[in-house]
Amino acid sequence: MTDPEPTVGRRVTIKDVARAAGVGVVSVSRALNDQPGVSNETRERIRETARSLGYRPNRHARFLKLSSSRSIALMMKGIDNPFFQQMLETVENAARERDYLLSVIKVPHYADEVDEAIMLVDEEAVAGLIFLGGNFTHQPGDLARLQVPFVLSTIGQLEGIDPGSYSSVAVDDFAESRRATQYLLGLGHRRIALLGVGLRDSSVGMLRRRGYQAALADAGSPSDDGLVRGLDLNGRSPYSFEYGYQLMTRLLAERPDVTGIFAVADVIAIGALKAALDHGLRVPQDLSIVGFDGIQVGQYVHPSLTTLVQPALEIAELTCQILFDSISGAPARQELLQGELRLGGTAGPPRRGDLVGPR
Amino acid sequence: MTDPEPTVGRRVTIKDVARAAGVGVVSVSRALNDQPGVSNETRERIRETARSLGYRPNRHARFLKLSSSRSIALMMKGIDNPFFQQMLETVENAARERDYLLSVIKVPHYADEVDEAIMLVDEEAVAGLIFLGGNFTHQPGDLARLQVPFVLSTIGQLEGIDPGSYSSVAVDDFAESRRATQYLLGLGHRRIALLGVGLRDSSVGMLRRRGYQAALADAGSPSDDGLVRGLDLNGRSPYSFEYGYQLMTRLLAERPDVTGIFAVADVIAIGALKAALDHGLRVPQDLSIVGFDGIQVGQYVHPSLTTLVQPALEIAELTCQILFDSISGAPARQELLQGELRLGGTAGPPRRGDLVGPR
DNA sequence: TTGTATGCGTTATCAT
DNA sequence: ATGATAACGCATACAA
Repeated sequence: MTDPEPTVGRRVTIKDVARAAGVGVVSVSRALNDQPGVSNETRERIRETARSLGYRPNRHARFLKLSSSRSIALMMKGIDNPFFQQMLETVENAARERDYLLSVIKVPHYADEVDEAIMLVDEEAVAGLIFLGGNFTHQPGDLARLQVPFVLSTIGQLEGIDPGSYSSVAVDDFAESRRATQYLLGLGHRRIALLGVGLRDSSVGMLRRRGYQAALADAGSPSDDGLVRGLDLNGRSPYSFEYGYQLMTRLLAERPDVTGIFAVADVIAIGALKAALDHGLRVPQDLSIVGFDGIQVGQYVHPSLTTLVQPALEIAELTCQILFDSISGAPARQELLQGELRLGGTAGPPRRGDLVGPR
Repeated sequence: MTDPEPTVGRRVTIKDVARAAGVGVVSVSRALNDQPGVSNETRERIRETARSLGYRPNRHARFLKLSSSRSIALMMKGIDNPFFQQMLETVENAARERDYLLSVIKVPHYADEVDEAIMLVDEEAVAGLIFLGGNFTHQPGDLARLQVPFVLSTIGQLEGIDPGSYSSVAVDDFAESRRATQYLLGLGHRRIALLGVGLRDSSVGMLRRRGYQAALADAGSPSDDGLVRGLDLNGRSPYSFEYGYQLMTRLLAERPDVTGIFAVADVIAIGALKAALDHGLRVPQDLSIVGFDGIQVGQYVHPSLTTLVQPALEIAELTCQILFDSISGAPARQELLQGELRLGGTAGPPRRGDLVGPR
């Protein structure tokens, strides 16, 4: 039982372990990576030696050697959105469990995630890719350039693209948005604004807008373009408290008749809630707000945020599952998961006057 | 003007560039890394070739080669605390600007950051280390094992340790906590609780507790151990909304006479605010709350959080500056920065009855 | 079962 | 100014 050597000048490498254990480096590699080809006895001895020497394999050497075969990358768009941060950990664990190396790439909200992915693939080989967040408006040709299996996470169906050519895991953005909007309609609201999506948005934003519009149409309520609010973000992140605050402030100035808000992200909803309260409105008596995502802080504002919760961890786990299946040769698949409406305190019936009053 | 080659099977390496430009690999390396030893003419030609080939240096190969000389590591404790997340980006940029590689290590709140750092140093050589967040209760011997320059960030003076042996950047936790508490005292509060620190905490927590106690002593107000609330976190993160909520809930049950709260972190303050509001209290009329940190979401709860803002970006930048200076051989130094009390809406005078009423 | 030799892509040393 | 070559630390085809 020798003590672990205190860190002296040089770091202990696989060669040192091999020398100390009286074996070749390859046996050490095998013993430590659970590969066959080493007797149990030597395996144990090598492990003991490695432990006592305080050996830790060099991450970058492994990466360099293994990148193309045992590493994946996570393209993360919207790092500032707490909703995605909780998913990161799940992906990290999934990769670790399977002994894959993970590269996390933060994609700025103004950048093109596929371009970034292509750059990454040029830079280091990866066995697979995850696109987390962002809008996705790409042509089949772009995607084909990736050359490796990939999964879109929290991004659902791509219109007009061969379903055999991509995998995805998401909630049904159309259906869930319709549900959120229907909830407000059911409470009696008629003048419901959509916050965080413009009239010309595509991809996820478009799906949520359509869900919102479909709910209004179902209820025989006229679609009112003045209540659809998004874009004109000058370099700002589309998912931030500040953005929600500003959208709401402007909306209240221009359309004080609004009684219900459906925000396409909780951060936007929370910013909007603050703006409404600052404006002197009572929530939910004067104004109802429903969010989308289900981030933790939504339960710590007051009133608690009513929101459509996405099963973030489930999405992240299924994403990884599908990616690793794809790497093993499984065909592409698209999965839609169920969201869940979490009742908080930000939504209630509109004031009586609003129910019957004139436009 | 040839188009960039579409990503075909193999990735383009430095050798490909060298071959295409008709030079040796070393010239390519020099040209692309702004190293001397290449004529301007060939440098430009190489760059053009690299661009047209879509060459991107392999990160892991660079890491493997450069780690000991041009890479640093960030030991991040409390990844879930938004306060630290904003600082991460600053460190990333600082490293990139100086062309250093950065390894980010997430240290679980229950783990020992120095142990983790030693493991890291065993695993890959680094030229320097940053410890961000966490409490720091280590013996000189532990620190000496690191063998590389390091800077404690948001961790101030270490008691009983030679100031020549470590660098640090932080606010004066003692003084700023006293200031925050004094603010509550100045409003007329006398029964002020400290949330998030126990009586036996050390390091940063201890400094903040002492600042709180000093303010009370200055005001001739008796220190009341029943109002100092921390610890007993069963595996939970010490910096979370939930923790603040639970601390506050229990406090209200046991000490309903409290009128002021000083929480040692904004996340705790926000959890406490929610608990108070859920409990039916009005803030600030029935209860005043002051936080510490200055995270963004504090401005989006209602009322806005009154808090002692730490200059996070400044701390992060100075931390990097000192680290790189240390790597270049500069001596250790400790820096204390000024905090700033941001007035929100969560703190006001106590109810009149509380001012004069019996204990 | 075990070891030798080679390559991953880069930068640094030492020649020329 | 330029290039051949040797590391960096690991994993693996191939040989024994």
